[in-house]
Amino acid sequence: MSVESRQSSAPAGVDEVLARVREAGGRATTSRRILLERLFAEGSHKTAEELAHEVQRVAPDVHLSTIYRNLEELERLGVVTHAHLGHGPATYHLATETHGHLSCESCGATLEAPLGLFDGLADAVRAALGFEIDPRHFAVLGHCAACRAREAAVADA
Amino acid sequence: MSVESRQSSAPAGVDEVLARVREAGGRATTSRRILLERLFAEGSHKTAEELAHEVQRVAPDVHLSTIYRNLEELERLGVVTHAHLGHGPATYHLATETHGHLSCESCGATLEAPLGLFDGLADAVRAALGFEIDPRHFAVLGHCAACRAREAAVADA
DNA sequence: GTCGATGCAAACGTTTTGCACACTG
DNA sequence: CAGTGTGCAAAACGTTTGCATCGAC
Repeated sequence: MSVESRQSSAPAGVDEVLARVREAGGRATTSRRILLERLFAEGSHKTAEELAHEVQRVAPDVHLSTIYRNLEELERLGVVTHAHLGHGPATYHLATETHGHLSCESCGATLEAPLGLFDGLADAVRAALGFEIDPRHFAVLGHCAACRAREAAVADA
Repeated sequence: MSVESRQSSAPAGVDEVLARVREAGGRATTSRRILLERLFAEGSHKTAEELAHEVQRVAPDVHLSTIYRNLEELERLGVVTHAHLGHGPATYHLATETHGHLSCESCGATLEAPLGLFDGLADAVRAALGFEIDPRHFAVLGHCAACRAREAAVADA
């Protein structure tokens, strides 16, 4: 079996998600709709604060705590997930984008890693310790190709 | 090549480290010595606050900020490292203990994983993306054997 | 009208920092 | 005596929460 197990049914757009919110007893508020529009817009790995700024360009009074509360609710519904890419704030994206994260400790860049890359580790760890990894929630740190090249050059000097 | 590259020369005890501190222009203060004694004592994965409490059993006036400053300095000298095991505070241990970390998202337990377990992932990621992972700094999250068994039982019910 | 969602301010836990004083070498 | 380290208080940071009000249904 591969690393990933079950995939929450994936709503295709803002309206579908809002319908689901209502199903769950929630309300389709303006901040919720705008936040969802931003989440469905391109560009992944946004922090709560970045999302707040984007939402505030349209609705300046939306408060950061509202963003957090909505992200939490959307996460409970399986629509979004957050990932920790290293030190610093968590980043949020649609739950439909499933991939692992690699984060460069030198330059801070984040690479998305297909889950298949983690199968070897998943098998090794399951066999040795009975532990089932989830490579999506926390990034694996290290050093990206560019920084490795730069650091090697410096070491030569 | 395996996941790990270079190993900072490993001082065998408190006095060796303090000698190294002095070499680097630092001073061998009481709080520093006691902190080192606690770090060399058994039990890994201690948070700054836990270390502070242990140190304060011997020297009650040592302040948490002193612990942080000393840990930072010792980290610069390559004597200790910190690891993030999930949400919550970082944990510190001697740099000589090199292993990866697996952290259970259900029960919070931390498993130490021999670095060899990560070789498959390291090779896959290096080949695919030129990225060199360091599995020591951030834990890989997932679910431990006990929690998996418990969760499977609940799912059956 | 009910009850969930919001704005705001204030708290939270972890870590960092500014400053005056104390101690090491 | 020079300069590093310390205690303390306060700030910084990301995030959560209490509360009165607002708005969706």
